[in-house]
Amino acid sequence: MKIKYNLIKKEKDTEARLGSIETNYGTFETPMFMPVGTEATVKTLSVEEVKDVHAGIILANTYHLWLRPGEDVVNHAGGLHEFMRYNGPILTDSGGFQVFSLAKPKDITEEGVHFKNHLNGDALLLTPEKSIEIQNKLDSDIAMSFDECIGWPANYDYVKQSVERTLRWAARGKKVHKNPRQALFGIVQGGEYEDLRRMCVENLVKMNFDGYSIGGTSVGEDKPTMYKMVSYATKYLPKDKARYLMGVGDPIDIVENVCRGVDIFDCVSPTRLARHGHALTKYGKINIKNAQYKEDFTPLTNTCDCYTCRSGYSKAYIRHLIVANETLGARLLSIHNIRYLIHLTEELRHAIKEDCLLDYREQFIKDYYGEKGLPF
RNA sequence: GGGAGGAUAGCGAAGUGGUCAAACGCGGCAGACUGUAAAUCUGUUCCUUCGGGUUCCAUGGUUCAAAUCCAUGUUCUCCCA
Repeated sequence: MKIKYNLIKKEKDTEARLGSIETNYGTFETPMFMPVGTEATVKTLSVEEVKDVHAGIILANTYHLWLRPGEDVVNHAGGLHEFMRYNGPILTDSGGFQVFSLAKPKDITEEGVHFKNHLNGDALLLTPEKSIEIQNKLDSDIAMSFDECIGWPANYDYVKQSVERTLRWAARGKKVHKNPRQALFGIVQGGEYEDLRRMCVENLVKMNFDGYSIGGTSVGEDKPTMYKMVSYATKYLPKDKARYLMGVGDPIDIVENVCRGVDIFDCVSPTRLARHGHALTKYGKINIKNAQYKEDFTPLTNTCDCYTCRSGYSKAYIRHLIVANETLGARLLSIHNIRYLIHLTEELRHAIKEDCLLDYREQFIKDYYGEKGLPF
């Protein structure tokens, strides 16, 4: 079967939704934060550790796995789940973000996107069809359409022609999508322009995707602009399908966008911040490398139920590991940060159940930003 | 005993008359990071009341000008006896 989204309830004061998504590899509740495992691994974590942070679903990347080890290798292994030995739901991104991060405007054509292989410099062409074929072979539970992730700012005319092309790409990809076990999501682009976001949604919905992603955010815009872009999409998206906001994972962004009706988030930040020595906590982000933690023998937080905090690893010890460039430090912080974000979505689900999301949001901001309040 | 080469900021190490408060690396202190070309990148690191002040083993000298040249001393390394 493909996935099934169940809308359990809508929160009374906001657009937030409590739901669940059934997949061949289990059911998870939404809103949910999805850890990123670009290279078919959530960096530094074993699959047991991924399970232990209660990840409902994880993400892998088409572009990276296409280049290495190659989709056929993964396919011959029996698909991503078997290859990774991970028996939970997996979503694959299409390579659309690499259009933003690796390609230049002149590399983007109607046919597809010309890349330079970042590993060896070879010329590559990724097309909507190719992206879907790769994802079919990777055998993820949810595949993404191939899109152009547009940077910010971008002028109206450029965004319009880009969205129209992304829609043609979505149709082309859907046409060649063959894997009966795999859901396919369409991606809403349109920059900060409401009419273009709406036009994009309406055309995608006509194609009847299994779910919808919101792309083109967290590409340099300020937060109010991001929230506006998300609202312009969720406002027009169907209620009976999941909404996935791509690449967003700053805690405040998760809270704000859950309020706007988003169900799934993903972000590299918990693992990247971890490798760079930062820990997310209820009372804000801390830089464990700061000298003030040198002899702080208390855990990262007193309330967190992650492996790192449960085990009592101290800030001083984790600081030492990070400063000494020991991999355990990155692992302990990655576990903690991912668990923090997933726990945040658990609290949001609870607040939706209890119809007290605005109160939760207010308290969250007080705790996370302190006296100064929101910095934007 | 004889000979050779060194001594530069927390450490290592460039610089061998003016553009030198002194490259670069490490270490230290901070910051950034949002569908991962990111265990990466950026800033800063003698003192300062931000005007300036005091530095390149020490002392004395040459010069308009010395980390840089000369003399002496201290000290380190290596080679020969």
